[in-house]
Parts: sequence; structure tokens; C-alpha cells
Amino acid sequence: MTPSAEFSNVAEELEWRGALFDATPGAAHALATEKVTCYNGFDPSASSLHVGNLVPIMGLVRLQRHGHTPIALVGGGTGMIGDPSFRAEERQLMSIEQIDENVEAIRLQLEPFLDFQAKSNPARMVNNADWLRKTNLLEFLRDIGKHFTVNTMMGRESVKGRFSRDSGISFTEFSYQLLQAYDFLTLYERHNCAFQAGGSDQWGNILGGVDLIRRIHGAGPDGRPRAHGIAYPLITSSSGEKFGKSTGGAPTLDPKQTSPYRLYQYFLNVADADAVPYVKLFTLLNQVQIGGLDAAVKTEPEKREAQRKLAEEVTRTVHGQGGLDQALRVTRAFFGGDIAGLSADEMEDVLDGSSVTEIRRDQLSGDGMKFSELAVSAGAGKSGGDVRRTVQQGGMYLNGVRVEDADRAVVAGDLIEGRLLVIRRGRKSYSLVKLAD
RNA sequence: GCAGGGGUUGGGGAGUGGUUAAACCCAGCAGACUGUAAAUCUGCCGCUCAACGGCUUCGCAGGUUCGAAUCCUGCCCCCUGCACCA
Repeated sequence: MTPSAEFSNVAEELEWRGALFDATPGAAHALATEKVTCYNGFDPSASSLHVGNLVPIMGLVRLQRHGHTPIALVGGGTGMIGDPSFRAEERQLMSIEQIDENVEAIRLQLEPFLDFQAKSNPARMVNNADWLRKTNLLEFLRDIGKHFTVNTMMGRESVKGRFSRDSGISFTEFSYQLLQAYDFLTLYERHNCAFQAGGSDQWGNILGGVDLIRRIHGAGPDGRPRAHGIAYPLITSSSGEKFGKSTGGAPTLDPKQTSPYRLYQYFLNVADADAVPYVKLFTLLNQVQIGGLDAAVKTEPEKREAQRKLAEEVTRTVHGQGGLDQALRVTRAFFGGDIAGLSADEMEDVLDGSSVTEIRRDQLSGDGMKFSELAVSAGAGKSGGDVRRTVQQGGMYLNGVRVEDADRAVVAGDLIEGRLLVIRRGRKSYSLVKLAD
């Protein structure tokens, strides 16, 4: 039995998980009584999705598990304009090459989450560049633009802020909502997709699409709306911060940018108060399992069972069992025992995928190089002074041994097995320096 | 366009001729404590230097001064009123 079997429908499940912020009238009813096709758009403005995107991604996953058909849309077309929703400033236009590159990267990241082989409800992946880039302006204005009043468009909370600013909003960005509505219409007509999900910041855009479909196709045969939408809440931590806003930016789903280890650590370190809500949002664990974790957090919070489970589940979902194993190995190595006891092979294996700095052998010959210089080039400090200060405070380690003098020479003899150096800053930040081949 | 206000170190925000690398708060970093937590406490938090010190910073460019973030001139940008939007 699947974990979702305990809920009679996906709307109920999303509600329980705290993942339902808003829904059009009739949306829940439709989800409960029909098998729908639902799409969610992903913006290609960055080269990778980040943890915040897990909410909509898991939304699609849950929909599919309840028998609905998910469509993941990557915005190769809309990305050329840029969504102005809740943004203070006009966006910088991106080059088409950059957009296409990002689209491809995001497409690859999304694929593992969905089942494209399912018999009755296989997932689909679409790119709105396929239709938007060849849209004819005059036809678009006659067929689509005519259904929108500027009055309504200006009333959207998501763009209101821009009118009062001096910098204003360009016509280009202002028309964004038409494009997203047109996407919805296109998917409705091509794939019978009558549902759209998205973050609460997308609510206005979603309603625009629902509205457009009604204007063009009228109400459904039973008098109910044909198209629906649901919105996910903006996730915040118990301390009120935007989810993902951690040190060094939001963790991404790209292992090259955020190693599985770092992703694991990010979730392992969430506050007690956030652990269970996050487990609900980001994992497929069922009510019984989550209930157990909830109890565990209350009775023995020091064990951090919920955090462990959360980190484990998310890391496995994003990076697979292999990624999780690696994250656990690194974690055990760093927080379990003595780092100095690890072999170079183990170190390398364990840090594979995280950022590694290379140095040439001649840089370590003779008097070698100053530790402070090495640490800066390895990214363990912002400047020589920064490293020096940290050393003075007792926060720097080379190969597991506390560094007493920032200017100590690092020579070839310091290399673990002649090829690796491990710099640790503070309790949990590690950098690896490798001898270039 | 006119009038008024303003652009200071990551953010907020003091500072109106020297004692200011620049108060204070937040964020960040390190240490202690701990559960790889929260809270708390301590130190740090432009670059450089073992240190003394040196150097570069207060929108941009000049200038006045022994000496300027602080005064003057020009320029750029932002905010607030008013006007304009035939």
C-alpha cells in the first residue's frame, strides 16, 4: 500500500501537509472526483532548481501518486520575458543561449521525480518555447489580448508595487501574465490540462489562465468551471525566514553546486520546530510515520530523529541512494571520528562532488606556501587577515590538526599520502586541496 | 520641470573639519556551552602586518584646507511634495 493510500484524495493530503495555500472554487472537488491533468511551470532564470522548488515538485509527485497526470513545464518561452511577480525591479533580459542552457539543466533535474512510463497517467515534460517563440504578435493580440482588461491586470497584487515606483514596469514584463495564461490555454487545448499548480506568488498568473480558459471555452457542461488552480504557500522557517535562505544562499538541487553532503546537512540542521512541518512538505512519509517523528521531537529532541529522517529522505529523493550514501559517509567522517585518520582515498571519495581546489606541486616545494594563502585559495577564508583571525581564535585545522600559526609553511610533506590536504574551518566547514596531476 | 530631503563599511543606521577604519543594531565568522539545536556568553567582523604601523574606503569627478565622510563646484542616482503629461 502506498503512503498516499491513507488519504482519499490529493487535496486532502496537501491540506494535511500544510501545502495548500489557496485553491479556486471547485478545485478540491475536482481533485477528489476526477483524474485530472495538472501542470506546474518552472522558471529557467537560474541554472539549477533550489530547495524551495521542492514544494511544487513534490506537489506534482503527489498528484501523480493519486492517479493524476502531471505536466512539468519549463519556461523556455516565458523565460525570455521574465515574471515580474512581486519583484521590486525590472529584470535583466537573459540571452536565448543562457535560457536554453538553463531549461535543459532544469529539465534533467525534474525528470527523476516523475514517472514517465506510468501506464494510465504518465508524466509529461513540455517547454513553452515550443509555442511561445513562434507566436504571431497580431494573432496573439486579437485572440488572447482581447480577453484581458488592463484594469484587471493592474489590480494584481503581484505587480501593484511596481506602479508606485519611479522605475515602473516595462510593457514587456507587464504582459507576462498573458503569456502564462496563454500557456495554460495551450495545455488545456493540447493535453486537456485543466489544472495548474504553483507557488502563492503565481496565484495571479494562475487565475489569469483559469479566466482565459473560461472566456474562450465557457463553463463546463455541468456548469462548473473547466479550469482550476491551486497554490502552495511560501515556506518560512519558524524564525520567520524565507525557506532556503541559509548561509551562502539557497541549497540547489545540482550536486555540482550543492554537494549531497551539503544538502543533507542543510536539512539535518533545521530547527526542531521546523523538522516535522518540513517532513510533511518534502517527503512521502505517511501520517503514521510522521506522527512517530512528531512524538520523537517532543520527547527526545536531542536525538533529532525527525531531522535525520528529513535529511535522509530529501537527499535520497534528489540524489538517489548513491548520493545519500555519500552524504552519510562524509557526515560520519566529519562528525564521527578523527578526520586525520582517513586515508586520501576515503577523503577523495567522501568529498567527491564538493568543491575542490587544485594546487601545483611546485607551490609546495622548498619553503612551501603560507597556510593563510592556501586557506584563502581553497575558499576557507575571505582574506589573509580573515584566516589569521580565525587561526587566532582557534578555528582552523589542517588535516585535522589545529593550526597555531597562520603563517606556518605548508609543504609537500603535509600532503596526506602525498596528494591531499584537508582544511577545516570551525565546526563543520571543510575544503579539500588536491595536487594537480 | 520646480521645491525639499538623501546617497556612509553585507543590510539598517550614527557621524557635519582633526581624538573616525568610522558609534550602535542586524546579519556573518570563530570560541565556550549543547543535541552538528535553540537560547546565552566571549572574541572578531576594509586590505595588509607577528606587532607598531602602513594602505584604501563614506555615490562619481574635481577643489578649498596643515588636515575632509564632514566645506565648495560639477555630474550621476534615489525619495518626498507640487507641477506637467493638449
